[in-house]
Amino acid sequence: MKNITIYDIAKEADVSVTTVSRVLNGTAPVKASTKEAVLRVIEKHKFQPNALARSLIKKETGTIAMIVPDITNPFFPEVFWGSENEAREKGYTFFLCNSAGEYGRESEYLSILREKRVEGIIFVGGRINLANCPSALAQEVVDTAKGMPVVLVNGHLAKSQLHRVYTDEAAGAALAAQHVIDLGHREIAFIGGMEELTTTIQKVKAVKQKLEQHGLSLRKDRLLYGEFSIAAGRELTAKLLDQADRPTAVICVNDFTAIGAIKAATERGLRIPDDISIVGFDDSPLSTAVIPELTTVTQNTNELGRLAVERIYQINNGLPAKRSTVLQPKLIVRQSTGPAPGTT
Amino acid sequence: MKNITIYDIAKEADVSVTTVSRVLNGTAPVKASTKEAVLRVIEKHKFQPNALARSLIKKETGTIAMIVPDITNPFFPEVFWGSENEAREKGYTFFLCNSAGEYGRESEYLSILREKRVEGIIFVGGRINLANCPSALAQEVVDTAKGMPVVLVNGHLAKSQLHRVYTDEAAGAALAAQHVIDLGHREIAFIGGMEELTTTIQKVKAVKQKLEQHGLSLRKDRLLYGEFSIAAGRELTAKLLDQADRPTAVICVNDFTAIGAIKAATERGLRIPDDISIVGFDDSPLSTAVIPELTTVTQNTNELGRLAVERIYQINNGLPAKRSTVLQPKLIVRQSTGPAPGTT
DNA sequence: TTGAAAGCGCTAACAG
DNA sequence: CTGTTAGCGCTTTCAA
Repeated sequence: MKNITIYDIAKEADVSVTTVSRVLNGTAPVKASTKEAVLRVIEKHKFQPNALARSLIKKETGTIAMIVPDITNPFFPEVFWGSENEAREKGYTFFLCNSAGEYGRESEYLSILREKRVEGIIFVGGRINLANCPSALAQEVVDTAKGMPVVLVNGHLAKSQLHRVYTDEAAGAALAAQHVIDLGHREIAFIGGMEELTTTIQKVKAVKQKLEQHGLSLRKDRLLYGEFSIAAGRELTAKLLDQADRPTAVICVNDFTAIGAIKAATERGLRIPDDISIVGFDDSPLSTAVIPELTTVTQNTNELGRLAVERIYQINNGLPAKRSTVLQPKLIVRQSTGPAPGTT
Repeated sequence: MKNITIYDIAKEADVSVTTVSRVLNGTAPVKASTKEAVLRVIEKHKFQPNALARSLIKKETGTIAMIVPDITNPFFPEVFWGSENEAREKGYTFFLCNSAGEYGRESEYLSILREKRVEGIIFVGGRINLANCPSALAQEVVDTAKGMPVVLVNGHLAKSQLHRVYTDEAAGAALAAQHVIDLGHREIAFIGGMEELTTTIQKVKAVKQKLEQHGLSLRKDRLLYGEFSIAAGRELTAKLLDQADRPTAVICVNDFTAIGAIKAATERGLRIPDDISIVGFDDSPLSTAVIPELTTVTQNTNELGRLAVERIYQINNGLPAKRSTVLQPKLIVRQSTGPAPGTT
């Protein structure tokens, strides 16, 4: 069955295509009776104009997209949510692309989105978290940004001047460290994350610094890298607890890892927070799902997404747009942290 | 800066646009030297063909989309994951649309996707879970399905003959009920979900039936509806525990609710599973994150997504395609269920 | 208010 | 192997 077009409508309503186009878009006045007739035919056939043809000539698709590494990790849906709402408000259609953590897929999507002429790309996670992003990968993003607004969320690309929206993760980690120090802890560990990722690097650095400010230090055997998963948190914590003098507080790279830590500690019969304190990062929905509820750092994830879309909108409409925006995280104290053992 | 087109490339490479098109698509043989020359120019300008123009003439966009109600609920990313992988394999680009649970947004996306000429839509959650979907809403989906393949995941629309892929949720609930009965429980409750949703209805019905098979019954005050959230699970369970004779086993509509149930029980000092058993549904990543780990029903969520894409592919390629496929769920016994108290 | 006609960027006959 | 030409379905001058 042949696709019905604006011509078919025009013929049946006995007007020109121009007129049909006009009633469709309200681009110019149309006599009420004509308009009605056209509308009737449109309704009758449930005609829907072809967005491809329209975009082709108007050179705008009204579409923006987000590339994420893993939609299964609750942090990303949270960002997506913020973006999607803002996009709707601004009249954009919003699409999500999942790279599954593979840089190759990121490249693929970058290319497809360019070909599909989206009007902006929000890039979160993946290569932009690499401390040393291979220049070929970085260049792709930079090249893409020449043709349309690209904004990086919680990441960056060395010397690239791309638009950014991010959380001050170092500040967040410092908050976490300060918190356990205030509670009297002196034996503090940091677990999770990967050494080559800026997220991890920044947090570790901030924790170290904060400890040193208080005359403490982060021992080598108490800085354990791994992944961002529950399993990793569990394993790393188990390792920590195997040590002769185990730490009394563990700062985790994210909530997943922290939940793993809780599991490991509980399995050994330790009470939280009496025997050991645990701090997460992200304030994901999970943080109140576990027992005890997680003390964590919240980073206003929705706002991150919202700002990214707003930025794209500004750029596309010639509005003034800042190059980068930092969001300050907050500490949320729940049940998984308490005074250091023996502190009374 | 004017967008560079196939014409610009043609001129600069001193060939016709046809030739450029040919090297771009490999549609016809091109002399090696010519090809090389063209490629050089393309590379030089980093030219990317306009997918809109191409799709317009070829009448295919290579794109399929999924509409979900809430990407924040871990069930959906899981389905998405399965779909996205299969889509890639089949050469489709895959986009995700989040309706935020609003039927209005679903309609909007349905319309936009039609206009954008996607080659298939996977619909999951939302209106297709309504026991009595308003006919206007249902009609929209049916109409959409006239123009392209639409497959419903874990839902349906009365007398519509749409393609479906779904889990036998009743069988899953029966599995859960049988499990606790086998453990000697006689005082059994069901919590969570909404009375007007088929997911809930089917499960409740199956549980009732299974209990009756064993000479038991599901008491009115032990069938508590609410939402699908952790908070709901917690509240409903609290209500249950306030009763003079509280149940010894609680079957929950999903994992979120079950986690809430665990929280409520733990807060009252009950031991799980010694004092009370709890069963979830979905086997989401959360189910192993909590303590104790959740006994739950798994529904092969990835496969659900994969099958939906496969179905679309089959339809679009004139391959034989079944109208509906049922997946059998499995019970996964973990730590949250045990013998009924006093059963020795 | 309305219509004729040009053209967005690309592909696909149809001829060479 | 390569080029000419006619559209895909829509919007937009320009005239009427």
